[in-house]
Amino acid sequence: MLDPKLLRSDINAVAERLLVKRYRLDTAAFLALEEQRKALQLAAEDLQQERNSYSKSMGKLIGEAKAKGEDVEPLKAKGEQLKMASAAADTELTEVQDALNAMLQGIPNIPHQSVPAGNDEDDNVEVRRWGEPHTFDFDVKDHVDLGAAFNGLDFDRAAKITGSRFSQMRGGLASLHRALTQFMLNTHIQEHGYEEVYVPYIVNRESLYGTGQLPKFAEDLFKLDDEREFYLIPTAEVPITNIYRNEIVEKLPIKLVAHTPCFRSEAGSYGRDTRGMIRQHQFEKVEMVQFVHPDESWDALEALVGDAETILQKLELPYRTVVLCGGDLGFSAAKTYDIEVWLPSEGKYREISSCSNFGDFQARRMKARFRNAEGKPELLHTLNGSGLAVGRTLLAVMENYQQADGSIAIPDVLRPLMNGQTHIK
RNA sequence: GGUGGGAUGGCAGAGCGGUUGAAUGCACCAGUCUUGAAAACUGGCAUACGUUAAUAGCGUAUCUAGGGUUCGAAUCCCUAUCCCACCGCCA
Repeated sequence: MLDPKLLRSDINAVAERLLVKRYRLDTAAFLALEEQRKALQLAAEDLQQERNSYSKSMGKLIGEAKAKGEDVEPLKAKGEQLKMASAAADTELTEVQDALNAMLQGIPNIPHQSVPAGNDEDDNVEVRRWGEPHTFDFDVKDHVDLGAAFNGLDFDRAAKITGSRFSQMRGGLASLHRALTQFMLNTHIQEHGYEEVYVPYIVNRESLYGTGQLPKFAEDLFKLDDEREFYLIPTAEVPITNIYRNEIVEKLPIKLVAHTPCFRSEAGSYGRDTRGMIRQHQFEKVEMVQFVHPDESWDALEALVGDAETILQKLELPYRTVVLCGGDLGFSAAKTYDIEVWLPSEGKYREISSCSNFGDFQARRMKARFRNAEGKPELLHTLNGSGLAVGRTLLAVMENYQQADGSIAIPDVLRPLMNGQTHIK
């Protein structure tokens, strides 16, 4: 959520910057509501004050009246009247405030000045490239064919067990998948200073609201059939970031990492990436989340992207890093870098990590704060990034490490986690 | 699944219908004393929102959350959530 004060004081500047995100802010509607809110709030608070002070004096008045043997009912009747007037004003005020809140909650975060203009992913700007795409002296296969060849990857059986967009792995490939997870976690914990957390995979709606998935993006979520309004997590960002919802933390920065499954219903993307493991209803991800001082978040974002890139470098997978243009930027993010890994079968780079700075946007929704130098609570900044999406990393390893005989070489850094094994076949 | 008990400021803990935004203690901050520190003493010490040039005043809200009773609720009633204890059941 944006700072309502900012909207009140400088709405035109906000509207202009939101255009970068291709969001048209209805400034007239906001200002009209805001004007109503102000008038109603002043009136409601005045009435409330009157009611409070009258009630406060009642103890004494009733005592006096009773001492004189007078009727107490007229005194009560006036109180009743004040109550009715105040309640009516409150109802009006609440209506306007609800409308204002609904509008406020639907406004996306303001993009950072450095975010390039653009409409969609084609306008994202490459900031660096690492590694050379490998050239093969045989016809490259994609991960689906590679996996099928040694019965390691089975989409048909997964479809039988559940449905489309699920996968089943077995043997060396399943182990490699697990080894990748372990490798990523170890690297972030031992080399990048993250603390590992284990979190629930089912969350309530307050948590989804805190990170911004709700109320706008409910169709991407799997909701449980339970009166408690529980959802499967679409990313570990939700449970990890919400660790500090409604809290004032003592010390910043806090850097956490977790490995979790992620569940996405992907309602809006039928027909896209239907083949293979690129887009699944269930996948594994290692997620990094940082809680930082507002002055530090832009440096932290650069470091976070570096932490994610390190994984690809150690795996010797060629990649490029792009900064998302305004039109491709997510609802809650102020700036996002995507890391894209080279996929030989497609001859192009595909997203494998997304690292974002949310500024105080999520923190305001979550009321996550820290004590500043004056000892006053202040909203902190949140960031997160995949480090990395495990399924897509596995796919990238398979395709980039494929051999002429259809086997897959295991990257050096993973061999200790695979009992020294060098190939999967 | 059953039966009880509980949730109050950073923490501990009073209050159980009317100057209670909330006693008291601890912690914290400032000062006095001291060569310095400790101790002792004095004072201060919640958050959000609104109004405002203001982190000054003033107002409103907040004693887990949401409803209700009442002129008036931390205090009474209902519901939800969480915690604790005991019993049962199951990994």
